Amino acid sequence: MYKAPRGTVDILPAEQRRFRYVEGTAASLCQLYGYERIDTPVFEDAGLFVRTIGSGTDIVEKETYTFEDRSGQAMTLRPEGTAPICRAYIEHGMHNLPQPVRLYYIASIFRYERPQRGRYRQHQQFGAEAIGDGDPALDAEVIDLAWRLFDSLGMRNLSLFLNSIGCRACRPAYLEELKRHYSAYREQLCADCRARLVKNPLRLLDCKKPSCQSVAQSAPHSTDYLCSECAAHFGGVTTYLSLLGIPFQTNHRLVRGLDYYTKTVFEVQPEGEQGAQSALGGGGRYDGLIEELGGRPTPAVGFAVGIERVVLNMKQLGVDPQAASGCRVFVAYLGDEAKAEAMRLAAELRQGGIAVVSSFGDRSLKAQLRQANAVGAAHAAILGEDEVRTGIVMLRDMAKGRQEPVPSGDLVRVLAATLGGFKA
RNA sequence: GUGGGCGUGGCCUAGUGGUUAAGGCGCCAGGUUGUGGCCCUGGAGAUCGAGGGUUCAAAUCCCUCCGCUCACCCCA
Repeated sequence: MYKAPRGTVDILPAEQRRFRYVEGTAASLCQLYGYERIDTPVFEDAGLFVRTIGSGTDIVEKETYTFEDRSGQAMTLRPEGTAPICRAYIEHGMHNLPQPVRLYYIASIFRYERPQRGRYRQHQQFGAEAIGDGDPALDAEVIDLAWRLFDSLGMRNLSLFLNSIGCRACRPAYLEELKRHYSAYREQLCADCRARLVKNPLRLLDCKKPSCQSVAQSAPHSTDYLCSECAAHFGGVTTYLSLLGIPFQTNHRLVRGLDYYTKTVFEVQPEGEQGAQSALGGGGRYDGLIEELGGRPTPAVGFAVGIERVVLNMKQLGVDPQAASGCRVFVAYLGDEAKAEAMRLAAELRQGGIAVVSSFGDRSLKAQLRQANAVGAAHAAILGEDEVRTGIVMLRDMAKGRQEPVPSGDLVRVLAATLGGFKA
């Protein structure tokens, strides 16, 4: 038997409600903030991600789905959403649009990882990007948008962590300082961290091994090494966030797994959750990315949230979107003649904008009504030989358990009145 | 990639060496000749994850593989 590939899931109808709710909330919030939707291809030239995410990162090193297409081109299923959008920004000359360009996406993301709770090989991300302005107020706007999303979804158990990791100008000096600090404790570092010491020093900070933790405790803070521009920027971000009433905590150990981040980085986590796949969303500024891809120097900032993780968290909190009300009409019939009329009637009702589930086969009326009940139909329209002959329909109110004859020509009007807002 | 836990009808679970693998939910049907939800009755549905081994006898013990899951790593 075939099964969904490892690390992937089918999102069944019963679960769709939650996903639609999250996505719908995100979309309407974006509308409120002036962000417009963009969709990019599921796969891109493999080089795009190596170039932007960084060749030394885990994502690129061992987590991409890369394949050769029939012409021998190396393609990669997108492992994140930002680089493709930057590619599109450049490709379509979006620097000619009013800046900053505000975009959002809801897309499948692919990473070849060992699956576990809240971590999949294919997952859905919602993300927003504001490209073309370096003002710290824009960082605050983006963070505000992310925070408001969680708030709108009823998630009140979250913490927002903030840090600045500097820019091209000031980060090298900080990295040197960091290396110097860690080198002194080389003996007690784990094997991974010894490798990071040369390959990716910034990541030393978020190692969770106890022996490395103690070194990290006393490690220098990136915010103490910011150049004047970065320091002013970070100050601006914190000021504006406070202004917006967003409760953030500065976390000097917060770094991110993608190389393109500069200055601001942030992450949203449920309170109390430590380690694990706790991050519900995160992002930051990436002022060098567009230029790296061949565009003109363009500052930008954005974030992404994992929809599965949000859904998981909502379930844990007992936050449940309103179930869709039973709004359908179930059309039942008895006999072949009535069946033909039932099909005609169902089509007519749908054309009138009324959702219909129709019976099939030659089941007893009892079985048909049982099904009407099971599908949550508000009404059952019953057609027998008598009804067909006299041109009426027995309209049964399933909740009240009462029914009355209605001329079949009036059915759409009667139902539309009864169902009110449920017209499609 | 590393380590732990677990694989019994669609779902949940009982059964830990011995006759036709048990129950609940769900599904289907019957209990009125044209009427649902509750109740009663019946039915369908399982090569007990796969392969191999031990044994007179394996869902049950052993090995291998596969899958799921949790944690590490990393990230959303």
